[in-house]
Amino acid sequence: MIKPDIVFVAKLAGVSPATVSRVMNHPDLVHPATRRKVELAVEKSGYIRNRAAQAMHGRRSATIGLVVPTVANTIFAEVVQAFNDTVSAQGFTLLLASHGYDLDSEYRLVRKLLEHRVDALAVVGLDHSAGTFRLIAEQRVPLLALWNYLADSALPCVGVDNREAGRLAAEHLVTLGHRRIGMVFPAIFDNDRARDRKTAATAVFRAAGIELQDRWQVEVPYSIAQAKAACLELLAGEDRPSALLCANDVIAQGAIYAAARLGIAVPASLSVIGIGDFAGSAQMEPALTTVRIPAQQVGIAAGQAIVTAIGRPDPDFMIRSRVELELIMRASTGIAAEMIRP
Amino acid sequence: MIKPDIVFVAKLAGVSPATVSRVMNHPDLVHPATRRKVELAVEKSGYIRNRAAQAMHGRRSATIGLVVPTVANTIFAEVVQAFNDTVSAQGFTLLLASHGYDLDSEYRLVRKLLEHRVDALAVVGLDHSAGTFRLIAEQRVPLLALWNYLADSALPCVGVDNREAGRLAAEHLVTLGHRRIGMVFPAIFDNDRARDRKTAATAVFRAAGIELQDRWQVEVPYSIAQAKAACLELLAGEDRPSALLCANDVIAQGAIYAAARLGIAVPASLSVIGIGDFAGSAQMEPALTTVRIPAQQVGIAAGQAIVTAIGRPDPDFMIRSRVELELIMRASTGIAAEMIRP
DNA sequence: AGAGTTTATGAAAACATTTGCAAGACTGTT
DNA sequence: AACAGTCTTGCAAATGTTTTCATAAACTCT
Repeated sequence: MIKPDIVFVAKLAGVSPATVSRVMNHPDLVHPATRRKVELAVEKSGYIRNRAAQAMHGRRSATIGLVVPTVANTIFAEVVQAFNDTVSAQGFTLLLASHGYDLDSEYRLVRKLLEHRVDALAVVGLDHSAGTFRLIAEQRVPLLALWNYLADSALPCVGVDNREAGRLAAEHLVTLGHRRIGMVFPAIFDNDRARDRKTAATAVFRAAGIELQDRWQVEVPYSIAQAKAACLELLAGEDRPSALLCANDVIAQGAIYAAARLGIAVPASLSVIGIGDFAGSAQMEPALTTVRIPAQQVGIAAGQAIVTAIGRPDPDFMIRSRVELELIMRASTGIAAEMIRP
Repeated sequence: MIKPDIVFVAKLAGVSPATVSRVMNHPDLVHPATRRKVELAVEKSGYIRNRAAQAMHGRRSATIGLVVPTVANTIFAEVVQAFNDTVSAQGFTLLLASHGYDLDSEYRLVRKLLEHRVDALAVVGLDHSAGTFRLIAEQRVPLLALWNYLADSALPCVGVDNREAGRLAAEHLVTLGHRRIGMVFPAIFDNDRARDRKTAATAVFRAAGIELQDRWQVEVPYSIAQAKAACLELLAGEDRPSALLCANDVIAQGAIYAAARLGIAVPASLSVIGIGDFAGSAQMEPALTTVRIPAQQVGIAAGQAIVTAIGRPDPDFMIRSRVELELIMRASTGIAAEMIRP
């Protein structure tokens, strides 16, 4: 039993290969009766068209490359899912690659995706190596930055403004009267999202005349376990902050668990705010106050943007779309203790 | 500026296209000096080889298709990541598809992946439609079932024995003296993982002479929010179970949050056990007792299995690998109140 | 009924690569 | 110096599709 060709199907249907091809790609160009014959032959032979051959002809490969730091983190899983659903509905398949926050390996991954002749490429964030950019420019593949929005970015981008996220979170704490503030962030060297959030928050605190104590600033990766461990240490003594601004909800969850373990009442003695509003943040006890990043919306908008870009003939057609943030006040933040007069 | 061909590179290097091809695929067959020349030409021209053309020739496409219910759920994100890392290290790229627990759309997705001529296919679970199976058999693509292990499965599989998972969890509750037991599970109609867990647990309870009350059995999807809502209702009255066996950790987290909200002490007045040991389960307060499914190990083992299967000439080379489960006792389960004599 | 127009199909070139075969260039041995 | 063997390389066929062009058939209108 040999795998059926397009010419095998053509013979079976008594037509030419060209006609079979047309039935698959431009059904309206062929007579209904012939179409029926061909469809029958396809059915009967179990023919599955070969996208590789199709792609080789210079046609679409019908794949889109997506590069994420990791998919294991709640942060990206949701956006990947929404993005996949959106482009999948348009007939595209996702080629996934993850680099674990390593820009060098990102270059290799992008190269690999280009070898597969993806019709477009989406990457997370705006920070990428020069080599990566050069590669993509040379190949003239539409490129989209996901997750971040920046009005004056070099890349087309769909996402949220992380500076605003940092600002919203910081302003909330300031409004509640907190002045003894700790920040729990990952390394910001090659993570533009964390960097934008942190610098914006810092600026707000400075403007409010709040001095950030070095001993209350800690650096942890995006991991509940490590965030909890770090916060257990941070919150152990008497001299602790009254509020914690966390780079994202995963870290914030760790912080809340640390407080629970130490018997520190949240929000009575400690306020905690996150960024992201991940699955579970609304349900935990106390429910997490956070800046909501609508991951679904980002994924969908990005999917739509990239599909329209693929349709366009001009190679660097620019889309830029900002998804709105929203401060979600829940139970993990409250008025600073020193503000409450008896 | 035209995109460089293999013949363009060949000209630049002063050799034939065949030689360039050999440099890319069988470097040991060509003289070091020539190889150097070609590599230089590749570098200089920015040539990126076309996998589509390569795949068309009947060679490997260097892609592996992965079909999951969803990637947005912590359950699968981790295993997807480990699987991807493993096959990626061997030069393969992942073609991802998700069907949202819908077996009909699974058929279409598998078809789409086969159009791309994936070198192998991995799917989650052992329950699949007849159409899906037929399709894959016809195409002679190595197929691997991920996540589940069954000694007598029709498919090669790498994963854990879900019946054992259910058994371990149930036995733990029985050992602690619980007899008033609730179960929180998703619909088991087309989810073999949930079904295996539930039937095994039920069998254990029956053997121990425990009668399961219908009013304590609830059905919820894998969602923290819905699990919490359902458990709030289940635990509201006086007449409630002393222990909850949850289909997985996501549901168990929802249950614990519900108890916290209602002021029910865990584990003093209510024990909760999950299955999975997802990220965060160990850190939450109280830390979740659960049956650990080593997602990383499953992903890695599956990746290795599938890569070796691709190497094999025989189409249905069978691998079957069982990953071990482990009961992790933490703080969310305790001895049943009625067992404690003053 | 005939000219003009539209619609439906087929032949063949093109796409970018791999590989079996064969020939030429070396190597070492006698 | 001739021979046998081993390396290295190029030629050309093959892979499965799409698309342009041409042609034939089927309408439409006067």
